Amino acid sequence: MRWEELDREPCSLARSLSIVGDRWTLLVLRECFLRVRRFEEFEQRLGIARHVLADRLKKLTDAGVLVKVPYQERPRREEYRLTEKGLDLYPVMLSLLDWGDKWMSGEEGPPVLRRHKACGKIARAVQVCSECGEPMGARDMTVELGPGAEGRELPPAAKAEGK
Amino acid sequence: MRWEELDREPCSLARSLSIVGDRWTLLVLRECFLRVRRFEEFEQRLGIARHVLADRLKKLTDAGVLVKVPYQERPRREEYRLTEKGLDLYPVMLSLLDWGDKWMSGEEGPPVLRRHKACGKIARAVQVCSECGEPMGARDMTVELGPGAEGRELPPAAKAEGK
DNA sequence: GAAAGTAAGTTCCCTTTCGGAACTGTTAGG
DNA sequence: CCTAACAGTTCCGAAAGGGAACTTACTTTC
Repeated sequence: MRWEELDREPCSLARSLSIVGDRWTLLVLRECFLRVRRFEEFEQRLGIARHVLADRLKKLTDAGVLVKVPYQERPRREEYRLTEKGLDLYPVMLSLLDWGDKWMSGEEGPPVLRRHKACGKIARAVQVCSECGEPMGARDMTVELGPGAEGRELPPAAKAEGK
Repeated sequence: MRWEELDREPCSLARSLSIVGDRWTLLVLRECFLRVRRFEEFEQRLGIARHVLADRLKKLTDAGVLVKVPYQERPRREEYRLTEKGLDLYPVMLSLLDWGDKWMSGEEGPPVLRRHKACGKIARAVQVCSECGEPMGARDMTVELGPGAEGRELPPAAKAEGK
């Protein structure tokens, strides 16, 4: 399978990955969430090759995750900001951050802490059900085909569990 | 920056991405969560080049995300299973799935639905604070350097907000 | 007993992508 | 006029990926 076909797969994970599933995109977005907005600042903070950065910013803009906003004329200069679609990726960032904190930090502990404004405490994210509020773990769920399934097949073991 | 240096960056996102941040790894893990376990079944369901699949399975096994478990002797055959560390990636899968369902499904709706065993309903995940149980959105949080920060710098705009 | 099948890789070749550095275009300031 | 700032673009050699054939170690079928 080639990469350009990924956004047409009948799978929301594949479609999400067609946008954020490469080596650099989520690191660019990390900087966006930290309020970095300009080309040079992305480049300096990330150490990314400039043409790769230009390509990623263009793809994210085309996908509606970022918008280019002019911040001066003559010479015209534009900065990149998260759209609502981009801000909606925060749960993805947060779950990757929490996993990294738990499994990839050494003795020293996590490099960056996140404080919840509402309660003032350093916090992790817990995923709960949108319907009942109870926790949602890997084995608390079953899967079934939805309306947009068109040709998608679940493997036998996953189907058996849905019964 | 080269890819092999990513796991030593003082950033939990970068460290997580050093394991799951490439084009194929999360799709392999999707199949794992659907209880696919054998080389040939991964290959057939994903349409991935065999040597790329072999490489990803090895890296995931080396990282402790999957384990190889023998399921027959003569000839010895092994299958791949999620470890606790691997199962802990479920929030990452779920947040990407929910984002794809919301932003990348067409008219038809999402291709696959997830049903919460506890309440029996089709459900999304909501991220709430581990400390107070209130929702955690992108702008509900501030960041600060943690014990493992060693040289990590936050951008001026993010620091200003922490004050 | 030879031929074919099965599962899990490995090897090869060719194309695409990436890292790193240099170059371009536009405008401001000295 | 010369230099600097910012946002790219171009070029080259190296690395990674797609696709198909080959390998190994057995079992099953003819």
